[in-house]
Amino acid sequence: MKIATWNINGIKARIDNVVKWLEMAEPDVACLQEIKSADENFPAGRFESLGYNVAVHGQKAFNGVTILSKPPFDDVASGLPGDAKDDQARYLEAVISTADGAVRVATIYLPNGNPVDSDKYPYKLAWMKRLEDHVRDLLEYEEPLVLAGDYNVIPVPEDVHDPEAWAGDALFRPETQDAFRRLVHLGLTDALRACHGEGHQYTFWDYQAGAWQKDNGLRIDHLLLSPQAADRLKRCEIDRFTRGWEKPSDHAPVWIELRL
DNA sequence: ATGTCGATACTTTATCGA
Repeated sequence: MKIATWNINGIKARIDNVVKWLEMAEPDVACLQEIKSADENFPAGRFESLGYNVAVHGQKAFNGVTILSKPPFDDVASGLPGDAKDDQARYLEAVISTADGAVRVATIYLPNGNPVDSDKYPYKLAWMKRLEDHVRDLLEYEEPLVLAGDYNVIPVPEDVHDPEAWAGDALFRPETQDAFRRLVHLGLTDALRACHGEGHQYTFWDYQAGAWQKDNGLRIDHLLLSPQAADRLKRCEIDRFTRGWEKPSDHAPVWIELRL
């Protein structure tokens, strides 16, 4: 089973690129972030005609996540528990059945958190704590679990082209990295790190300053796996080529193959 | 040092978020 994550930076602007990539890459499950669309305006029909079931948790203009799945959904839950007042659409989770068992998949658009002296940074850290608490609960099921998304976290200096330039940024602050480590240390496996130890494997290149042409990237899109999913991990890759397309997202898809 | 893009609205240009 092939499971992918991609921050598409707006479904309206990216629909043709997303369809083209789905036809090429043929993931069984695709977790998309930053759809920037209300549920009722999301072009679910385009994906249904490609054979996908569609679960969407959107809002007008900003944020928004979706899961596209060829196998049917058993169960879908919108929103990250832990703060009833949080109305930002950043988390969606589904159980997906296959002939060889079920996998629980979450699509995550973790808050960016910049600027760090605004209320956005404490919101990011609080959101990460809520994610940690929720994942601790999910791990008790002892089932294959894939947490896929744009974490807006650069885990280590080897995940950024110029660590000094990013010092102090909300994606790279020690508090951010500590919160990410606490999540991983619940017992998760960082799939790309497990398959590619060499570092400098980027998933995002800013639109500005020729970042793509210079390979000035960041690794901020991650697939974190429960032990039962990690045991089935065959492969993890980044589809960098989409970043070179016309009208690209600033993020590239990342995908895993599981024996499932 | 600067450089971009997408969505929105009392819309065609400014503002916000990233």
